[in-house]
This record gives sequence, structure tokens and C-alpha cells, in this order.
Amino acid sequence: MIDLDLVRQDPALFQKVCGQKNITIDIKKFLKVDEERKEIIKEVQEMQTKRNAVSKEVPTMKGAEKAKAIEDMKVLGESLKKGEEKLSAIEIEWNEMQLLLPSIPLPSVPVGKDDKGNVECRREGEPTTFAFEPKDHMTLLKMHGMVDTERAVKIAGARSYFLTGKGAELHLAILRYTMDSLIKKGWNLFLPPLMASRPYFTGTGFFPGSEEQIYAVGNKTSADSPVQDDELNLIGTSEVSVMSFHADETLALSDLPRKYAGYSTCFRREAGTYGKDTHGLYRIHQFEKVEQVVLCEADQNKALALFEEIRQNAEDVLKALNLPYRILDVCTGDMGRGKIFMQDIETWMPSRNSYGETHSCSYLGDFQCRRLSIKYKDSDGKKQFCHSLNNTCIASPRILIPIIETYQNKDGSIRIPDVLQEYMGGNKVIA
RNA sequence: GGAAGGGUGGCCGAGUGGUCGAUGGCGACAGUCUUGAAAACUGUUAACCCCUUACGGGGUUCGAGGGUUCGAAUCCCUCCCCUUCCGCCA
Repeated sequence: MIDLDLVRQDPALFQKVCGQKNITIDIKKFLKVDEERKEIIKEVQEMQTKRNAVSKEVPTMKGAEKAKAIEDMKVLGESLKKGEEKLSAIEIEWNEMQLLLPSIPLPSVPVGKDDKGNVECRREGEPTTFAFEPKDHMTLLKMHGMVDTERAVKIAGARSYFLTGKGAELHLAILRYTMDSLIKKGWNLFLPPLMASRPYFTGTGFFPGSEEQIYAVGNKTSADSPVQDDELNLIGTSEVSVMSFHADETLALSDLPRKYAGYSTCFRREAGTYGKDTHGLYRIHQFEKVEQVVLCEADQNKALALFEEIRQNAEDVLKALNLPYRILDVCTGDMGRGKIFMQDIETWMPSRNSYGETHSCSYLGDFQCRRLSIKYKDSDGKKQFCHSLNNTCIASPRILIPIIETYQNKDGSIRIPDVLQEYMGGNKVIA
């Protein structure tokens, strides 16, 4: 949870940030509930103190004195029970509100309403030009039997796909290349659970808020339904399970930073995107991603250096593939509740005649680590919450769009990027 | 899925209704001794919440949730997880 002392000290700041991040919460109301909660805790504790004191003496009492004490405690027990009920009711309300509180973005973050407020800060490479009429990725993929969406849609519904033949090979090649490059840099490769229970979606900050984007496992519609409801959810990114790896742990300072490369399938419902990006492999329900997850000490400068590092790792892959891209500073309205600094990488996609988002790099301060209770002991032996960062290193098949479209020849054959050839049986071209 | 046994503090492990937040051991930390270290001895050693400038005080927590009781680690119910054996299966 957010450090509530900060909220109590400067409620106006939090209210302002809620506005900037498009979060609806009345901070004043929350603080009122917070006060009320404290009040009830005090009442309950006073009763508990009394009960504990008397209970300690009861065994030493005898006769009428003992009978009276027990009688008194019965009465006290009743009021205590009522107090506890009142407390648990307000705890629920308090907790629901508390989970909605945002983290405070760094001063450099642009203020904006939505993705239109993002600010381009750098371009690498020039958008590709063609001496012929280029084809879009779906045309090329189908031409070479690399994808089949019709049959996939029949089987699994809209936004589904089969990768077939060279399409499957190329997809795995780019993922393998990326994983190997991170391993060479000393990263620890994780194959995490693809399902996780609610507390970890809450801990990483996806819940509450993103429930409609997340698949639930099981779909028990009635009590006698034979379908089991397992109360698990499919992860939309390995960040959920990899960040949760150290939940409730206290790490040694000497063990920080931790650098984990989570490789997983990612599942997304894409609710509310009907009709948006329906063509091709841009917006789909499942994909594979190599995600960098970093835990570090609570030092903003060190964290920002790591931010540069993980963004650079992603840029290194794009540069090795010779793909033009740009970096955007993501604005407050597009960055999410817990993030305090965020940049997107958009890669040039010829068929869209624009840059399309392929990577997302985030610094969350202690937001996730507070929720997940991931701590370390600092040099004074004091417990601190870690800071966390994450960044896409590669996500496929989306990245196949710029690769295939950029590497196409006039006759529709596709050159295989140099660095991927060793993962494609040494072949240089898909013809 | 069936059968049995378990889940206690950083770890091991004792504890079956009342001065138990919990004996003991290990580990860790501090001190004594030592040129230094080890050994030995002595002491300290949980988290979270509330009140407090602080000193300090109080509360909660023995897998989770409910119940019985004046009082629960201990009794009852439900659930989760782990171990072993059997069955099934990639």
C-alpha cells in the first residue's frame, strides 16, 4: 500500500495526482474513513486490554469473586464482539479505498489525459522506404504459410492465430535470440507459472482496475455446473508471477539488484477494444514475451540507472534487428496507478505507416514492493521496501510485424535478419 | 481421485483450555576472555497495527476463515497447503 503518512501529510498532492492519472477517489473521504478506523481500533483495543487483564486473574480467583468476574466478562464479550464487527466492516471499506491510491510520478513526467499526451523524446533509425509497393505482414505471412487466422478464429474466436512453419520458427528465433542476449548479460531466466491467484494481481497493481482484461480460469456459472472454478487467473505478463517470486521476503542488501528475465505466454482479454486493430497480429489474445523484472534498493538514482539499462537492453535487440524505433515519455494519464516513470518504445511498422508500441518500460518506486511486502535491510539494519522496475525485452508475434514488413523483397520473399539466421537453420531468406 | 501423517518465531523442534508470544537447540548480534581468531561463558534476538516528539505503553498474529469458552497454539467446523503410499495421466 501507499505510505499513508505521506497521504495524511499532503492530501492535496494525492488528490491532484488522482486527477492527472484519471483515478476517481475522494482523498478527503478516505482520510475520514482512516480516522474512523483508528477510532474503532482504539475502542476495540481498550476492551481487549481489559479482557486480557481479567482473564489473567480469573484462575487465581475463587467463589463469588470469580463468578462475578466471569459474568462481567460475558457482558464485555458482547460489546467486544459488536466492536469487532464494526471494525471488520470499516476495514473492508478502508482497504478497498487504500488500494486505489496512486503513487506520485517523478517531476519530469509530462501531464496528459491519455496516450495523446505522450511526448516523443528520441528517434533511432529512419522509417523504411521501399522502391516498390510493400505488402503488409498478413499478406506476406499467408503467402509463405506462416500464419493461419481463419482456422484459429473458428477454433478459439476473434483475435486468435496459428503460427505455422516458418512463422513459428521465426517467432521462436526472435524469442530465443532475446533470451540468449539477456543471459549473456547475466540475467536470470525465469519460466514462471502462467496462472496466479488474486493477491498477486493485487500485489503487482493489476487489481483492482484491470479485472476485465484478465482471464479467469474456470467459469462456474451455477452451483451445479460441472465446470470447476479454480479462482486463478491467467497472467497478462510474467511481471505478475516474477514480481511475486519474492513476496513477503526480506532480501539481503548484497543481493540487490535482482535481475530476472521472465519468459511466458501472456493472456489478455482485450475487452473494450472491439473493432480496434482487428487486422493482423497487432492486438491478439495471447502472445509470448520476454520481460525484464528488476528489484533494487530504495534509491531513485540507482533505480533510474537500472531503468536506462533495461531500456537499453530492449534497444540493443531492436538495433541488432536494424528496426527503426522511437522512445516516448508516457504521460500521467497513460501510465497507470502505481508507476512513477514510464517510457514506451514504438517500432516503425510500414503497413501502419506509423510507429506502433512494442515495448513498455516502467519504474514503480516502492508501489509494488509495499503491496507484495518485499523488503531489504539497509546498511543501518533498517527494513526498507525495495523498488521495482520492468521492461519488455521482446514481445512476439507483434514484433514480427515490423520485422517481416521491413525485411520484405519486391517478390514477397523475406530476408531473415542476420542475428536470427543461426536460429533458423542457417537460412538467409524465406522464399 | 483414495489412504495416512503434518503445517508453531530466520531454521529445527516442544507444547492438548488459563501468568504461552510461546521450553529447548541452531543460527545471528553484542560482551567477557584472547596479540587476533576459534572455543567457552554471559546477554540480546519476530512481524504488523494503534497511542506517544521521545522514553514507553497497548493490541493482533502458532497455515486461512468461522465456532465453542470468562479465557484457545491447544477443543469443534470449513477450506488451503505440504509429506508419504496407492491409483490415474503428460
